[in-house]
Amino acid sequence: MKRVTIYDVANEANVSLATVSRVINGLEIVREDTRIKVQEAIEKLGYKPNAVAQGLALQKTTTIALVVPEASFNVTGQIINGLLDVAKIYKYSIVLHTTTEGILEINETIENIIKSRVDGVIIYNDKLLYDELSELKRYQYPIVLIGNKMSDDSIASVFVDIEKASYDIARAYLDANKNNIAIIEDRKNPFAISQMVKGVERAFEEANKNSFTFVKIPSNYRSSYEFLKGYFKDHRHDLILTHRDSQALATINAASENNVLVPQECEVICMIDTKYNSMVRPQLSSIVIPSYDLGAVAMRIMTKLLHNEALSEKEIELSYVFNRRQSSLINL
Amino acid sequence: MKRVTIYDVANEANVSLATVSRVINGLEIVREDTRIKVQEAIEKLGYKPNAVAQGLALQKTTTIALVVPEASFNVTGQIINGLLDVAKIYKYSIVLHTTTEGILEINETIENIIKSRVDGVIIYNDKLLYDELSELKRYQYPIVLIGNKMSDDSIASVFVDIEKASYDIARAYLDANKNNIAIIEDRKNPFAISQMVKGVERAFEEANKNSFTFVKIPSNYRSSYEFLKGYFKDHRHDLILTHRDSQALATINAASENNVLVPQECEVICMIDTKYNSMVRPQLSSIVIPSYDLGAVAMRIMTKLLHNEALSEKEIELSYVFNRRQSSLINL
DNA sequence: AATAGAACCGAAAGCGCTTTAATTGATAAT
DNA sequence: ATTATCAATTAAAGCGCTTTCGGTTCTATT
Repeated sequence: MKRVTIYDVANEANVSLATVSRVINGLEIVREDTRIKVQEAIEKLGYKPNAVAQGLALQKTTTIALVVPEASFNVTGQIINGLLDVAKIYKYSIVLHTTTEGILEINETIENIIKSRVDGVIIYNDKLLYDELSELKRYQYPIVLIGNKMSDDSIASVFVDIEKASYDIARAYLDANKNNIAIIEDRKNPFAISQMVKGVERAFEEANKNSFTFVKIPSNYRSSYEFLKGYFKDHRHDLILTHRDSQALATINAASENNVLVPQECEVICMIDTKYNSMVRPQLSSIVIPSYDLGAVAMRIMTKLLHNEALSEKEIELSYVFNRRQSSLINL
Repeated sequence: MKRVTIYDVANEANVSLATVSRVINGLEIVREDTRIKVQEAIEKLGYKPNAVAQGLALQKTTTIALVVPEASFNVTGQIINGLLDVAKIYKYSIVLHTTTEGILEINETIENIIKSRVDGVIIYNDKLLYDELSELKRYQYPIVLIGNKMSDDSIASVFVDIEKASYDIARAYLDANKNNIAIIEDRKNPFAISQMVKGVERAFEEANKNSFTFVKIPSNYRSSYEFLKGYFKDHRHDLILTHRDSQALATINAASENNVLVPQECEVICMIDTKYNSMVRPQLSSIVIPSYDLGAVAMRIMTKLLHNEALSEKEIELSYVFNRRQSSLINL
């Protein structure tokens, strides 16, 4: 099937390409009757503008690149949903990139992004990637960060203040004199974990108490579950804080294996809320981070950046809610 | 920062653009010393080819469109991961589209896909979308379907035979004289559910038994949980089959609320395996569908389609495994 | 009826690349 | 030394669109 071009439409309607271009873009003045003539030609031929050619002529692609760690996590999915929904409104396309750890692969990703001449890039990644960012910044790409704010506030970002969330929780528990708090720690989410630690630390300092516990676990469910089964044989805590829901589940299951009752003997709270949190028993208490909104707001900011709308602030903090369910006892 | 074009490189290296083009594409003959000269110029200027211009000149974009229902499901995430991994190998980009129910929105999606001049489209969607497909086919897009095969085998597809899986399960239970089987049914996954029903039906026919039960539930967790709590007050089944893990969890939780023991008094099996299946208690028995592979294979097929490699068969069936965990008793 | 000004439209250049056909330069054959 | 041959390179056209700059046609005014 021969692709129909703007040229064919112009022929069919007996006008020049310039005119056809004007009616498809709809901005400039075209007389009503010629507009109709052109519309009809478009309809008749089934003409659809070639976005690639438009991209070349306009020097923009109405496409933005989204970089995420892995698509399989619930949060990532929600972020993508939010992002896509507002992208749709503003008629942007999203090309998806995943980054694994290797610096080589990251470079390749960046390279591809640059080649593809997207209009901007949105990054959701728990690791600090300052170097890669600077490469992107050299090319003056509009960038929006999801989840972690940069110390360098030249980059727009949307995030939730995990530090504060952890502080609030720790504070509440210390106030109730439940001082034996542990943080589950893996190496996969260094930024998030470091924020959690900071928050808890601050609470301990203010309460003039010291020493909470770090529990380093392997980075997948199965082995961390096994590890924790052993751990609980000779350790007890009032509260265990985890980052991900899977870690909380490993904790709860391991505890139960050791006849440690959750929440009566040990409370568990995680920092991520997925739909599974209320499907499991005991239902998981957690900080509810508005993942969908993170994505949606990030994309909205991107459109502002691209259309030169004013940004009231570069760093947007979304608020969280603490959702106490069955795995913990204290309300905030 | 002024974007550096192939022209700048040509100037810098004192050759024509044609030569530069040849060295970046690496196929045609260029004398060693001029190749090096050009490479150096590229390096020095930091030149990165403009994929948009290439796309226009070559009439292909090395981009393929992926259409999914929603990104937030675990399966979808896995599919995306598989797809991206092989896309990376073959240097394709993926632009992501979600389709909600509305036909209008679907049309808009198709429209956007066509405008964007992607090289092909991969669709994962439980609803039959024959009409939209035919529109896509008019434009001769290479299409790969994930999950559901078309009666019309002109379209390539990768799928798992859910009908057979359900048949196998029903068969095993009928053989054990556990005849009281129910299928949980929602309206969100018509295709998958219809396959399940067919399989169970076939098993009943062969066993010369009749009547299994349909339990129609609302389409979200919360209300189906509430509904099932009521349902269990005056209904009992030997086996309950659900499509999604969330439905199985709703079933188990509702049963437990009514003091129905799973699996002793009622067994539960679902057709989708997510990492949560082994994190919850009782651990969920399920058909393990290789979601990651579905995505990976689909993308691989797409590359074959695009490079005119021979396809041994248009419809590729991946095999599943039954993973008995704690929510059911019979092995297959 | 003549004309200024506005409204509308077309020609052509340009976006950054690929690729074919033509040209150059070098080498081998006569 | 001259020509035929071949490898390496270039010039230029084309991919499908946007947009500036002029030109043409209307409309309104006197």
